[in-house]
Amino acid sequence: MLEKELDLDYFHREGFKRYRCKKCGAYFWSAIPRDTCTESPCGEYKFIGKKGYFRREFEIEDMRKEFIQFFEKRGHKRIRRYPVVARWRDDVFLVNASIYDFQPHVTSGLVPPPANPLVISQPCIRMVDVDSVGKTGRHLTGFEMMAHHAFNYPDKEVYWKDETVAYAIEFLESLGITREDIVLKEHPWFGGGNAGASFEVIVGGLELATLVFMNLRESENGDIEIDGTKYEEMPIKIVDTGYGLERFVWMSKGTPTIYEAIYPDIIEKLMSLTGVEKGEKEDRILGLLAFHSPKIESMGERKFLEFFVKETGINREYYEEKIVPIQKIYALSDFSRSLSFMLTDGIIPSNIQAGYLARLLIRRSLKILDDLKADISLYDLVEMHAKRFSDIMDTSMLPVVKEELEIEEERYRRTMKKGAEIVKRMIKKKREISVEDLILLYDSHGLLPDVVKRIAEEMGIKIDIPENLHSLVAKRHEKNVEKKKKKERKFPVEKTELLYYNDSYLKEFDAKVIYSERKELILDRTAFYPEGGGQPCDLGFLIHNGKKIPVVDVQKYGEVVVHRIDGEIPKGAKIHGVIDWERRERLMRMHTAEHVLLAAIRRVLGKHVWQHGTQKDVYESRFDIAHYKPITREEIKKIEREAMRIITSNIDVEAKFMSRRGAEDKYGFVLYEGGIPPGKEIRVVRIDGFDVEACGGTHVKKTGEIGFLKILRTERIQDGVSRVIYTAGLSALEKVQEMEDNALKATELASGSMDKLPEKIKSLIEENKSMRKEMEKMKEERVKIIADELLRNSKDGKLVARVHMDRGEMQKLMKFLSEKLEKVVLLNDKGALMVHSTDERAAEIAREIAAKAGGKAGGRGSFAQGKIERVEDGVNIAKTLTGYE
RNA sequence: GGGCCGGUAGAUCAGACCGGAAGAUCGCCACAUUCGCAAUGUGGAGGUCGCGGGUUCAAAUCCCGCCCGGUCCA
Repeated sequence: MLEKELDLDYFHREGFKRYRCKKCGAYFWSAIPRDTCTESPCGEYKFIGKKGYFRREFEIEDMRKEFIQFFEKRGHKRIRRYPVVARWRDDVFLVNASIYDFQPHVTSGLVPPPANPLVISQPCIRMVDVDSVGKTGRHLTGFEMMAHHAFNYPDKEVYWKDETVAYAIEFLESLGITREDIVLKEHPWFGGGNAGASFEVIVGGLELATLVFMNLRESENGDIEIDGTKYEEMPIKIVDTGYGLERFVWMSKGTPTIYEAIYPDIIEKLMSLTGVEKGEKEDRILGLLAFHSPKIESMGERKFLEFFVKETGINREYYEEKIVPIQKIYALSDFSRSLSFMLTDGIIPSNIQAGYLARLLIRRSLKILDDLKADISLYDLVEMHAKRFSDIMDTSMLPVVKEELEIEEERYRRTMKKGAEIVKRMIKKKREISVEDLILLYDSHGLLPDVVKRIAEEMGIKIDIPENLHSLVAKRHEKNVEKKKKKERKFPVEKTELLYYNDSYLKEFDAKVIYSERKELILDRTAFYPEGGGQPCDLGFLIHNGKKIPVVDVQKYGEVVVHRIDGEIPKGAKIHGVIDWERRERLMRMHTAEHVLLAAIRRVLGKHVWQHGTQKDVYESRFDIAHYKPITREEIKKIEREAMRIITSNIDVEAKFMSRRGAEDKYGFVLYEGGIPPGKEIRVVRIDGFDVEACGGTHVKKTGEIGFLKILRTERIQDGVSRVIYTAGLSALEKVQEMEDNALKATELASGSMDKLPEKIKSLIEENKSMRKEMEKMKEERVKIIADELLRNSKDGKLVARVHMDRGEMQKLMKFLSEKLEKVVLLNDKGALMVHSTDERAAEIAREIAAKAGGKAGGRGSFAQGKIERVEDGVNIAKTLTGYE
């Protein structure tokens, strides 16, 4: 497939020929004859220690500018970078590549791109490489993908393969790279439901860029098969390129690893703080490590290290002592940069979704800081990155980031401390730590195996950490991966005209029934709002032939609205619809109130707050937000005041349909706070100056109509997610009245005044407590008196007695008696049985009594209890058994 | 969204597997010792065993549901 696809006129014109790598077998194009594709491991990194490839050294900022300007000059429009958290997508958390910015709607053809062709430098986060960072010399969790994209439509072709390759070569040459050094390796590309042919652009052994020609999409009936999946051709052909910004910088400097090329300042700072030093010898080893590192994948880390030490003849201890700390510094400088992107883009560290990935990086970073004993906070590092890249990062977020990191560090310390105690207890108890224990400690308590090992060694216990521990952990998570799929239903009608969008105050309407089956009705037009966007559906009734038929549920499937009715109306009938206006009005106020609430919350808590989910209801609604700490009472009051300010300002609430492109360009991704609607056109609801959201709900015309907004309570539903329960309009008034009623009732009951109610209740509770204690004492007194009396009846240390008290008191009584007597049997009127016997045969005696008097009993040692049916018999049996009387 | 671990005195935890009278240590209070403090000794207070249901003669313990905290993974 590739041979035909990638045999370009450009190559023939420019003197490139196709060769096959004798090592890996891949086909590639080169201007000079070659045996191998040159890509590591088929070739080596020839640029390390050399600066000859580029005409000069580039810093990240220079390189980015160079790339963007190159393509701007060639007719590409420059696009601002997207956030690293993919707010516009619900299938992924983080942006992995520049093309993510345009999936799914631009790549599917639904929405036009922001420009065509375009150029961008998109920061990306790739967590898959997290374990390799620092060790291989070239892996990163955070990087910028410089890219130019062209979207070719059937009626409008921009450019395709020849031009893309020509641009690549021209750009490389503009940097001083000679044509003879460039290799274009053929490569089938697939991912994210798309596929196509691609070239990897290799210079000096390193892949600098990938040029993807995306023209296929996954399809069950597709006629092209790649790697077992069937694909079909798309109407759109997309040029998807990715130039690794950091790799270009690396090559321009020829440093042993990528890290010191891209953040020399941070690395220098960390080295001076920790006293870690690096000379020529270390540079040589790091270079060798980068060269051999592709083998890690096939060998596993432990084996690779053995191989590496043997191959290079270096001392293992020297490696641990000198090289490993350098690797840690590298990793830390990368993690902190990824964090600066993630946190300033508004990801809140938590245990869910993207927040968890941020926490993972934070914890790894903190651990390295501990290992290195570096006297610098993680925040300081993050701030250094953010300030250096202030042109593409939102430094106004830094105060929030600082607080988040402080909270996270505190949390990390707590986990470690608690974990250490668990490990110590475990060792004390079992004198060993098994592999299962290691998995448990990591999976349930967040303790990395080497942390456990360190603690255990301090206590003189040796532990073997199996290399496949991570896969064992993964195994525990394997089972039960079931995906819920939303039911899609199809109806034999096209669409329903949605009257509530034209006029959200429409209470009654006329319509025709165009579908009617099993109490499900579709009308040609409707004012009934179907359930959606966290807003419950409207209720009401349809009048047909003078009869009122209740509407009990309204759902939307695709473009049609289905009414479930309690009655029968035939297809073709003309009806008059009437909405339960009281309900709808409350819901409308509640919905607009929600937008006001979000605006107020963002003003009070900060712009990092992101909506996490909502559910409106008639009387009480809930609103979940991502926030890094619990909301305080003071903040609630502030939010309420702010919300009331927006309400009383009586601002227009505007709702209109816009093109997705236009709306995104104008308002940004805050639009998607409430979820990501499908389609080319989206409905934008705007409270001027306060809130803009893509929203399909019904809203009031002016904020003043909400009247009143009250937060009822807040909950922490998850780490990093708070739930605000609120109410609005008449429902709010009713709630407040209800609260007042309760307060009044309580005041009346406590017979005091309302403002002194808390004190009154406090004193009542204290009184109650002391009375309970008093009663306990009295009970004890009574038991003592009875005990004395009973003791007088005992014979030879034996006693059988029927008492009139409950189990609790009987136990107390028994406690007294058992100190003085050998054998005691107590029975109460309900048949509760208690036996004491100093010869440890209490259970036997109790069971025998129970067996003969109809009941069950048991116990251990000198005490047993049970229940019998015939109390009188029980007393007699006990007397015989114990020899009392 | 899912898996796992946990919730017992003010704090840290034992008891749970295997149901049978709610414990330890620290802290707190009082007294003794001391010029006073610290330290020590003696005594004491402090618990609806997260909540609700079930099984059982009997539940902190077993079962089910919920709430809260922690942690790992997508």
